Amino acid sequence: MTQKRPLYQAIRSAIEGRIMSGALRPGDRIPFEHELMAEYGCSRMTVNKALSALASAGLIARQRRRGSFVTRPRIHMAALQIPDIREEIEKRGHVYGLRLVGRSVHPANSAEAGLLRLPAGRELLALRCVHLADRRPYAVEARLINLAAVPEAREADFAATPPGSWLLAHVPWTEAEHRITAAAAGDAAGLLDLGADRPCLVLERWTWREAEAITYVRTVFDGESFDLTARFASQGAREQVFGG
Amino acid sequence: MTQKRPLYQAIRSAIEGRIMSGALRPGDRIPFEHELMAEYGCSRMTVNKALSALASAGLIARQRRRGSFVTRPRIHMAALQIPDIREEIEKRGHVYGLRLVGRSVHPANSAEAGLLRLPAGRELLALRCVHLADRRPYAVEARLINLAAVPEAREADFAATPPGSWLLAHVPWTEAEHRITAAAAGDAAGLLDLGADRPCLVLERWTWREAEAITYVRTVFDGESFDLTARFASQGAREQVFGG
DNA sequence: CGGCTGGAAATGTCTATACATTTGTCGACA
DNA sequence: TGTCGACAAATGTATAGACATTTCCAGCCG
Repeated sequence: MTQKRPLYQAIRSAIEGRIMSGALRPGDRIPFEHELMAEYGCSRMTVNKALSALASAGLIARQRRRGSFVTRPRIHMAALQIPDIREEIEKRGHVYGLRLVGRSVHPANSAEAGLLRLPAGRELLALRCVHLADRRPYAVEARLINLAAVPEAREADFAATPPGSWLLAHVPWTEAEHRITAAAAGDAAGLLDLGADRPCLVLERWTWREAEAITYVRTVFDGESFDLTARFASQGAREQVFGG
Repeated sequence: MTQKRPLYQAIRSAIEGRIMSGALRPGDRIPFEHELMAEYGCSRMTVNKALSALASAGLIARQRRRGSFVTRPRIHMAALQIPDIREEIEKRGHVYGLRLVGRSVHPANSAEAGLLRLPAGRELLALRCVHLADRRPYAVEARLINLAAVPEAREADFAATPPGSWLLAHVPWTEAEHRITAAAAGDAAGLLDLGADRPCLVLERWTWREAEAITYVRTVFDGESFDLTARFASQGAREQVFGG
């Protein structure tokens, strides 16, 4: 019955199993490295590799001198995959369409500067567009691009390529922040063909490259026909879905 | 200028930096282990630890005999941390309160059975409660618990302990699914002290242990005063925030 | 009784080496 | 010329040992 897989993985999943099954409960101490060495008849490095992997997966916490403890799964962590809107629509078998309803190049006013966390006056490209699925409005996007960081954006044809796809393909980023809120359709109501008080899901994203702001985008989806879902295992490998 | 941190981390972040900065582009081969050994004057195990970490973070892909390559796909992935509501409120320095407004034990009707993906007729514990921050309504929670999976829940005092905290502490889970939508306050309006058409963020969660459904919960937050945020690096280690 | 100190126990890092496994390459041979 | 096989190159796994670091604890000294 010996698996052909590596020993350190066998050790890892044996402990993982004891945690998942409830035999080891949050807060319990798992055996010391030297105990596992004896149990599996292997060297300490092998045990260490297994435990380090469990620790980096967040299943256990290791403390010098005290030992390793099963972590309390207090925090639920969902990995939300937020792919390109165009890809998402096409994956569902709909025809993607894009309508550019506004484009301007101007120095950042104070509100825009605050959003991008830049000094006012920097030159920005402001875009406003509607993503269409089978010719029907799917989402409204308002975007600011820092032209100092992405000068090529000035020449790009955003009536043909969605700004998000273009940026993903052209600009490497190092950090991003998402914010998800609910709000009334408001300004976007007309473009989405909804009532102004219709509840909408609003997804905002800030993207940086090192310390430099690249772009800010605010996307508004109809709450009734759009959702974000994430399915995942309690620890370890996760599989994600994005819904619409 | 030599950092005091471990060598394998220094190697890891040096390569990570070359990838992030664009010096190494997707598809490029990174130096072989023996080259890095020479560059850093260390043993192969140390280099291997650094590269294995990069591989498990998804930054590089390793292939026998061919070498290690920078991975291409850069999907946007946000790790949303969704912790316990009580902890979240207390972390902000508010006083947590709980008001249980409904409790019943009954066989699942067809709607409930569908939500939990169970056959109808299974015995359920249905709860409805309001989470309070400084005595003001913060969120409305409607929950179904599969009593076959969690018989102890029948005796638990959910007027004192929030159901989510109780379940997290008592029941190990293996799989979960989240769904985030926007909707009008509707039924929850009275309990949240809002107008019925106020946009709200709705968080639904299904939890399983192996194949057995444990619980379904639907939590409604006021959209104006609540948001979910996630900050993260483009690959690798992430730091998360949850907002309210 | 209280504070300091030193040893011991556990994890953290690292070395030098060994053999296994996979796969590209090149040469021998038909 | 084409194919098969041996070799070499790279990663994958594992060992046994060493020293560093952190922290608990007991025992010494005031």
